[in-house]
Amino acid sequence: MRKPPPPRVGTKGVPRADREAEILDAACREFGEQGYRHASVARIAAACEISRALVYEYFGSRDGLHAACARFIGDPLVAAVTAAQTSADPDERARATITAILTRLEERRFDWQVIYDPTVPPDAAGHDLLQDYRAALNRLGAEGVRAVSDTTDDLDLSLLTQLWYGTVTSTIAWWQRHPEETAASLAERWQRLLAMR
Amino acid sequence: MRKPPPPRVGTKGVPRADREAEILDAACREFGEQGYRHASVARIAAACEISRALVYEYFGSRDGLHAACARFIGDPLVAAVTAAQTSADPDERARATITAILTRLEERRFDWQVIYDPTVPPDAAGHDLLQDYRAALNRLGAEGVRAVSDTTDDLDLSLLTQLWYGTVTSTIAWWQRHPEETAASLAERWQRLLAMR
DNA sequence: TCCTGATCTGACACATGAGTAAGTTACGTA
DNA sequence: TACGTAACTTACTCATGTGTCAGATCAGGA
Repeated sequence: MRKPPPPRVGTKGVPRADREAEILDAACREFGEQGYRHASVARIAAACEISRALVYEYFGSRDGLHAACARFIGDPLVAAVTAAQTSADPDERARATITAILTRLEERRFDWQVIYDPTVPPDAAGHDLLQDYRAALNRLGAEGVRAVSDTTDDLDLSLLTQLWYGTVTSTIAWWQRHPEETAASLAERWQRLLAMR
Repeated sequence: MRKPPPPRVGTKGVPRADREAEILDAACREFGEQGYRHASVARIAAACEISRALVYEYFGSRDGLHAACARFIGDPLVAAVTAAQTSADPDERARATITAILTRLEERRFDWQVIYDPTVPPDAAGHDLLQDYRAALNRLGAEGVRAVSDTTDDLDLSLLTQLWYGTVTSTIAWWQRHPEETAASLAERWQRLLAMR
């Protein structure tokens, strides 16, 4: 029956940088789980046990917060995938790419959905950003697809590229329902299943 | 500069059955395009050029309308896919399955997203319905997967099944951006690309 | 002609969520 | 110890969306 302590009004002594990181983390989860449209600043603030007003103070708007999340997730992800493109062998390169993605997302499995969020409206600040990240990832994926397939038809290639990313998205969705699987074990499983065919 | 005619108050002489079908059609598109959470009864009503109140009169609530859409889409789709499972040859059966799905969705490409809408909350009336449809489609897909693959590991099979439906979902997403493609030509393209590997 | 039921609407009440304004508390520092 | 500033909250305004209600209009039958 103990009542929760009444919310104090003054500062809690948390430096801005720390608080911003905390908010960003909660926001990535919220935007990933709910999508841009249904993400709520109120829930993000509640997760950090602060008021909504502080979120606006630090990030300006819901949209600004979303753009910050996009950058926070997109920059290192694109860097990691780019860094994985070392081998000349297409199969080995595909393996390295999927391993890089999975490793990057190991502790943040909802991040992928922030990048591939279909509910971001075109006038959102983060929209163009996300499009750039997707384009970068797409370019890398398309190169891999071109190396493996023997078609030259543009429509074929665009469909294959879409299928490649659909496969990655499906895998991550499956992963979210199988939390016991690690990035390493999943990459291994993937390799085995794809080789089977 | 002609002003639109002022909205009349009385009946427009449209029988209930016809109006219900019209609303259902608009609602399927809205739920498919926007997802359960962001779908708006106001937009559905506007598409039919009627007031929101009539939608509530006929379908009770947004949730009831959604459940009706789920049934309207799910029943014939599951029936069509089930009917396609005739051949004993796994490759031929996969071809028949994808053709059945694409043909069914030819004029209603947004229907698939209604079935695989991730934004339906568990307490929605249509949630369990959709889960049943997905389970039925999944069971059919899983049989095909089992026939093709040579693993017996349960996790492997569940991942492969997820990948199968991820592939279908990706294909339909691609299709929405390539309206000139017909069900037949897309099925043929699919077959060719999958055989290539 | 009058009445009954089907079709349909405008105007509400109410909830949720974005964004803002004004003020409170505590910390560091001179 | 006094003060400026960073951290933080409450209490609003405003917009959007759901759901309800009383009543308007029309078609068809007694």
